[in-house]
Amino acid sequence: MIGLSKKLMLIDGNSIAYRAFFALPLLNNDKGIHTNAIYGFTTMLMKLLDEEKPTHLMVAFDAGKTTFRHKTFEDYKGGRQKTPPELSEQFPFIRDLLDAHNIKYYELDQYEADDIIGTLSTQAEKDGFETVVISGDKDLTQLASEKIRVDITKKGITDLEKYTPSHIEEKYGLTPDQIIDMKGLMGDSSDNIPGVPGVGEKTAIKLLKQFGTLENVLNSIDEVSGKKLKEKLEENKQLAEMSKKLATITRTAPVTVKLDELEKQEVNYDKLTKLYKELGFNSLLDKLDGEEEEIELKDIEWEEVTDFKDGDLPSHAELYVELYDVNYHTADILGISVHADKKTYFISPENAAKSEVFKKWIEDENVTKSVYDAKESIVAFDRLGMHLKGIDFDLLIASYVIDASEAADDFASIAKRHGADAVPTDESVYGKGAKKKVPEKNELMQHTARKAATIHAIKETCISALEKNEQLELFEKLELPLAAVLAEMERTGVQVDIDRLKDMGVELKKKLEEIQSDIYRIAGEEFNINSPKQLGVILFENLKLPVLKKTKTGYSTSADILEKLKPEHEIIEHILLFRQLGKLQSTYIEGLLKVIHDDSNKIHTRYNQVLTQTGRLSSTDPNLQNIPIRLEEGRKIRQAFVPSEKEWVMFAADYSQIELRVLAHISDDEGLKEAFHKGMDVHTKTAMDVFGVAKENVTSGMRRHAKAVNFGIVYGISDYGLSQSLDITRKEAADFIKKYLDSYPKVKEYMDDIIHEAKQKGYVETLLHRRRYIPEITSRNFNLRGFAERTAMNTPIQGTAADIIKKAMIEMAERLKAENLQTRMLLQVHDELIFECPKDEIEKLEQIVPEVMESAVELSVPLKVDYSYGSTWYDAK
DNA sequence: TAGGGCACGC
DNA sequence: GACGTACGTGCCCTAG
Repeated sequence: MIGLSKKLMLIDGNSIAYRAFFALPLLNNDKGIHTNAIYGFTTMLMKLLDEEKPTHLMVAFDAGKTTFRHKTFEDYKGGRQKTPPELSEQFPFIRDLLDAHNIKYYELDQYEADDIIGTLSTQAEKDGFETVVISGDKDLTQLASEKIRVDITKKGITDLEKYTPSHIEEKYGLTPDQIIDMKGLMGDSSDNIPGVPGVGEKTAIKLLKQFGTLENVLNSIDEVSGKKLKEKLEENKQLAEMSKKLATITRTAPVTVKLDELEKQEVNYDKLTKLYKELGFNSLLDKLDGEEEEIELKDIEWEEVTDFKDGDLPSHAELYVELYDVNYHTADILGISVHADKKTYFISPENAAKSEVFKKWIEDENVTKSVYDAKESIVAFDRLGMHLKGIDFDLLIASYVIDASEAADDFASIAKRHGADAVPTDESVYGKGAKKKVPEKNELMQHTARKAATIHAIKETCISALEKNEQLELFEKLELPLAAVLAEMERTGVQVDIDRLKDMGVELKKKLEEIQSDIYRIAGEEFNINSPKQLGVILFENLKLPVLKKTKTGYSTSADILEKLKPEHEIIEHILLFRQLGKLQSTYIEGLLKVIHDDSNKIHTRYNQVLTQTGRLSSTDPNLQNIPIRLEEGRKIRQAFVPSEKEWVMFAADYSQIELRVLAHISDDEGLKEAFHKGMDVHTKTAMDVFGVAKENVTSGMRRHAKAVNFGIVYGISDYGLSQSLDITRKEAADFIKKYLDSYPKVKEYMDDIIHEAKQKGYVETLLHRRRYIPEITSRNFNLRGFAERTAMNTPIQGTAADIIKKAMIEMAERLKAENLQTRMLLQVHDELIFECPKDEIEKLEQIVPEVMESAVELSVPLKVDYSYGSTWYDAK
């Protein structure tokens, strides 16, 4: 191995983690894990890799509590503060971080990280390596040599002092070996190494300059100047010798790792991305994206066509539509690619729209097409005047069904996940933010063509994964057909009464101005009420209201806190009202007006079918799943949602307590099932069972509590969450939950079983085999595990409910068609479907909507659907 | 431009 | 014993 220079970096893991922990404020992520040491460790690692560019590296950790040094001196490292739990919980993540970087780490029973480093650096020196040691512990400087540099953290974590023999000479006038002698004489308080009492750094250095080694000093005490010093040395000979021994880093520890095993590996970007996301390291995520672009791209072959001839297009192909924006209802369509047999075509949207052959092919149900994002594709082709039919595969949905936890950011990440050749990210092709632009035509065609070819390349892998997980039916019979149903709902859109919305806006504006001036008058000054920071100053500093809760950045001014402060000051209720009406104005009046298509006065939301971990849909631009209903003022917003045809009505149908019915079914609990078999009010029934009273003795308070517990069960909240929603103590909340589970023993059994199952299998499943992986269920971290357990209990309930309504939607769409009805399905709000229909179809809907929805699946308890209709969404209540 | 705080729905 | 605790979307504010 001559010629190539090999550079080894050895990092003292514990020491650097400690440094990072104490150098940075106690950051935590959204899951309540502290991350400062992990973050500091990460940034330091990045910097070191960048600056030093080691060819080999390893991180050494201390093993356990006792080391061989304790045999020499029982009290070694005695009196040292215990590792704070906030730090120790971070160590597993540091190991994950190293795993993601494919960096080896090592620990050795009975030895400290120092000894591992000492042993390996000595070996490395013999093998011709240049070595850099990174630590926060100056002891390590004894290892310095011509080939070994020891970098010790100075201030913070990234400022390093580089110890070479000449630097040590300059600083102390000693050789690296003499550092050990120095420690023997002066001791080290942090490791509880005693040394010679009364001898500090200055004296130690003086003695060593005169005599060379500790042994020489002790053998020549007569020659030492100073009577006191002589006495001290004489009395503490043994102590000094022992101290030197303790301070000596061993170079011969039984390290089993070989140097060639430490060669630097490629970073596992997938793992690293996942970890950074989990930890909330967003700034580092951005950097990663930049690095990943360096992957090598193989150009693919494609042919641009202006039209197709009969016979060009086979009975199966991969198809991709490239758009300029995420909103496919409005985005520019940039191009279409078709991967047919061994050829990949590109056609511009203008030419595609003109081609009769292409249109016929797109609309042919017997021609199967594999796509990425069926819903987007259907809508895009719709806009080109073609009805895309015959979709047999969707890479995006398949990927979601296989594992929803892998975020579906863009095509590139999904392709990579399934082992395809690299696809550039859309961001790298188009740029982002203000710099975003369409690339030159060849690059656009290449990019678009590549996607169609990629779908072809990995389709079978995905199908196999689905088959293996028994999810092919969920994919083919539920999610794929649902995409078409959703596409149609989105395309149909919902009509908005703009004038009504604007009128409400004018009225709100007037009210808001009144409230605002009231608040300014009471406060005695003007300020921005929407700024929690400024509001906090007014409430808690000027008005001196009690501070009940603080946030990361200041005083909490959230509604639940303000609610408690209501009796303290008249300003509070005005602020609450200002917030409530302000929300209506900005999000619902102004927000909705912004997204109305002005040619039709309709709103076209987008349902995200591949986002939630439970299988629910989400809705954006606008979000039509959070239109107000609870408070009357907000509920009036729904008056602006109207039928798109004269003399039609809005028809709304919702499942009654679908999640609790699912729970009754899954758990098979008699008590719970009874409520549904007898058609009782489930919250009243729960109150009866939990409080052990007869129906007529259930008070409204009892029912409220029971309802909150049921809510908690459905959403998987903790005792803490329950205590917050009922404003009771955590203990009381925990008692309620216990009583609930005592009342419904088979629910308890289900909860225990599902947690056990999740631990065994690593995932939980819904009725229709939707999976959610829950790796945190085995976490040592109390927090993460608690989360995971509630997720395990809740996902089969909420996910099954999501499965059921999705199935109902598909069947509803089929039924409307089969019955030749004009009725249109418009919206889905988790357990509710909203239609618009001609008045003469109301009667028919009253029959078929509940029928279809209630029979979507058969459970051991009946499903129940309530419905109503009216001239606006508001009136369909 | 990103993140925090807040509020809406289920 | 820890230490924070359904999810998702979108608004406004603030700090960089």
